Amino acid sequence: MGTNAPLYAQVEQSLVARLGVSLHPGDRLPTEDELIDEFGVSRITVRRAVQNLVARNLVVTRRGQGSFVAVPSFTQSLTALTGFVEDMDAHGLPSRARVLRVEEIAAPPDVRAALDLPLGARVTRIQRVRLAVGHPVSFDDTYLPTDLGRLVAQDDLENEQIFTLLESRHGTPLTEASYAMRASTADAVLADALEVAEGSAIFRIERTSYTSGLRPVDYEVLHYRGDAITFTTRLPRARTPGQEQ
Amino acid sequence: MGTNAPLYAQVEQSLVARLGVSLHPGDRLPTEDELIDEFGVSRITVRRAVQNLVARNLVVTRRGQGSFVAVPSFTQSLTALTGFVEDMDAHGLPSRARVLRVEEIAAPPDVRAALDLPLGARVTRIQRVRLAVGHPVSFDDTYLPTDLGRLVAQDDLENEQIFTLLESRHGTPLTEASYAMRASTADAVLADALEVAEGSAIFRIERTSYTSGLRPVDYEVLHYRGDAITFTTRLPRARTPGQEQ
DNA sequence: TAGATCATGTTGTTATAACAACCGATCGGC
DNA sequence: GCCGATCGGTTGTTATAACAACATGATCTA
Repeated sequence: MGTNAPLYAQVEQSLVARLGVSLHPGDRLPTEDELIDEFGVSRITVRRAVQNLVARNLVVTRRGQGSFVAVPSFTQSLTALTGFVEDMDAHGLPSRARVLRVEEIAAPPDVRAALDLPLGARVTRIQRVRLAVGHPVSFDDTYLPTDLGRLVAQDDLENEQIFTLLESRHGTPLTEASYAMRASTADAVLADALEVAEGSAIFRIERTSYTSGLRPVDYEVLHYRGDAITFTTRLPRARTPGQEQ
Repeated sequence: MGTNAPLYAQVEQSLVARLGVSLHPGDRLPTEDELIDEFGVSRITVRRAVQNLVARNLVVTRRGQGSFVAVPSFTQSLTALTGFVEDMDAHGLPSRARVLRVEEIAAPPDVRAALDLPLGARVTRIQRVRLAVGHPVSFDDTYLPTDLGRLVAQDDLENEQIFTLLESRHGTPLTEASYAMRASTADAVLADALEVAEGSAIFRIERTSYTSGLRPVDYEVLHYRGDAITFTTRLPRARTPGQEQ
């Protein structure tokens, strides 16, 4: 990422590298003037770097006081969630996977963003079709940093869950995950893999799983047959307007 | 918001006001130089305004070409029960409703199940198209028990929110809701209402809202344009040893 | 002593300026 | 006619500069 990246990106990355090392949640960052001196750039540049960190929820700024490392307590979502494939497993449906491909590639932008990897980083991609009672229900792309990916790649991906492998065998406890869900339709590849007609409904889920320290370790794009999955949840009514936080 | 708000916020708001009116998805925005002339501000100010629109997914910029209106798309966090207008307000976007139909019908089985009604019960059905920044985003069926439905039917459904009507005017505080979300595709009716091609992706949500005592009072079937909405959530790792994924 | 005021340090807003990177079309040479 | 170079238009990056708004603690005043 060295010298040809924008200065603000270099400053930004340099600050990120300190998080959890010399900078901890609640700590105050160096002031803008200090960063100007330290990096030898202009104020507009350090401000852009800090603003990007704010946008990434890593830093909060308080006018008149300074900028502070955010507390990563951002895990609200008091919602208990049921459903999903747990349902399938709970129904006792045997779930197997057909591994289509395991390879090492340069991380695409969305993968880099999810796993917080620098430009040019490589990842292991695992492409599988998941089956329930013998019929395909989802087409999954799993992306792992290569250090983990090389380990997992040697395991029995047809019969073991990646989550289980990570947790039990590779010392990577998973603490939480973020989900992004969309409705989509099947292109030719998906249709073929899932044995549905092209244009059929697809429930698309991007899931990023985190290990301790909120470090992302597993990014998956799951394409479920639209008729094979329902996502259910229960949410409380937003509290009285007039105060939030 | 008048004169004491930052200039970039005023420019930003002024641009948002044009979305769906004189600016439609795919259109090119005025260039930065044109905006400078038009608003009489500096480049740093118009750039900040445009960047904020980019951050809100309302605009995309292409270096060397210009800035363009994005097709409306929203990321909705699944943290609390909120109505469409509340969601759009949270994004700072103008929203409207087009009421297609208000009628009393015999409750179909799924409605009876959701609202806990006996066989033969009647309900009020309200059919609406929801628009954000001037473009259809969702096609909604709302089912209310007739006692509530008759009250709500006399209100101004184009401009008032059903949740607000229920809570403020008709003494029915909402406490929580259950969601069931699926991927589907657009039939002819949906395609026409949402101005998409038949077969396009649809994010379908069944939502049952409850009032005190967990009494169901409002059952909705929401059909979002699949390309217009992404739902996100964040979940702690389920601690169920033995099965996951 | 309690309260108001001020000084200082901090982030927030805005202007001016210049150059870089990129896109698309036009123009030129072969 | 085809292909490369050039040029005008656009967004991206960065520097310098000044003032505003806010927080905090010190100082001044009643």
